[in-house]
Amino acid sequence: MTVLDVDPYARACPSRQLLDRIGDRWTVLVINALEDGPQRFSQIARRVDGISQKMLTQTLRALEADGLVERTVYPEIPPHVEYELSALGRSLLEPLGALITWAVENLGAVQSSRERVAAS
Amino acid sequence: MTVLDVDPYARACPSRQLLDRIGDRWTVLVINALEDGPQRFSQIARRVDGISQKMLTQTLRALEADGLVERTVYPEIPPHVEYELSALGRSLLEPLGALITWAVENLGAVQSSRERVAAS
DNA sequence: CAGTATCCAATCGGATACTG
DNA sequence: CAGTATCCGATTGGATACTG
Repeated sequence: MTVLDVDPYARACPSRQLLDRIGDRWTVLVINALEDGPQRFSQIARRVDGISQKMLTQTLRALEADGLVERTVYPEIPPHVEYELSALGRSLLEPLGALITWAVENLGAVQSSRERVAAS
Repeated sequence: MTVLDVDPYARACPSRQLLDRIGDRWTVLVINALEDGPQRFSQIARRVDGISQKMLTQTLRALEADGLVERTVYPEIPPHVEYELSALGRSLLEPLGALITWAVENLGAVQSSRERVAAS
C-alpha cells in the first residue's frame, strides 16, 4: 500500500481517510507552510523544519492527489515549481484551525497529565 | 520511543503532539466509541471494528496519559473496568467533530480527485 | 531547482499464548 | 474480564547518491 492507496480500515469510518492524512507527521506542517500563498519546493523545505526531501515530495504528492494542493510547473531552466492550496485545501483551514486552537489551548493540561503519568 | 513519549519534531509545532495522537489509526474511533458514555474494555473492542487487544490497550493508555480518558476499576471478580471521556476529552469533541464534518462533506471531492490521479 | 532511486535501521501492529 | 508478553512480518522514513 502506498500513501496514495486507501486504508482497508477506512471502511469502518469514512473520515478515517482524511484523518489519516492529517495525522501524517508532516501534512499539517506543509499545509501550514502554504497558508501564506504559493511556495516553491525549496521554500517549503526551509519553512518545514526537519523535513527530508523524500517526505516533502511524498506529502505534496499525497495532498495533490487529494485535490488539496495544486502544482504548477513553470517550464524554465533551472526548474521552477510552485505549490498552493486549492479551494478545497483552503476550506480545510477553518476546521483544522479550530483543532489546532484547541491543541494550543489545552497543551498545558495534556502535558501536565503526561508528566504526572511519567512520574508514577 | 513509546507511544507515551514526546516526538522530537513536536518542538517545531506544539500542536503536533495532539495531532499525532489524533492521527493514530484508532484514537478517533475509540473517542467516538466513548461519546455515548462509560464503556467497558470489551464493549469498546466490539464497537471499534477490527481493533486488536494490543492496540486498544495501547490507545486507551495513551488517552489516559493525556488526561482525555478516565479509567475506573471496580474491584470485582471477574474484573470490571470502565473507560470514559474526561471533561478535557469531551471538550475535544467539538473541534474534532468540526473536522469530521468537513471530512464527511468533502470526502466525495477527495475521492474523485484520488480516482482521477489513479486513472492517470 | 526539483526531484527520483535505493538502502536500511527503527518502529508499528497483528497474531498468539499466557495470567490474576 | 481485562489485560500482559513475545514474536515477527510489514511499513515508515532518514540518509545518501544520482539526474534532467
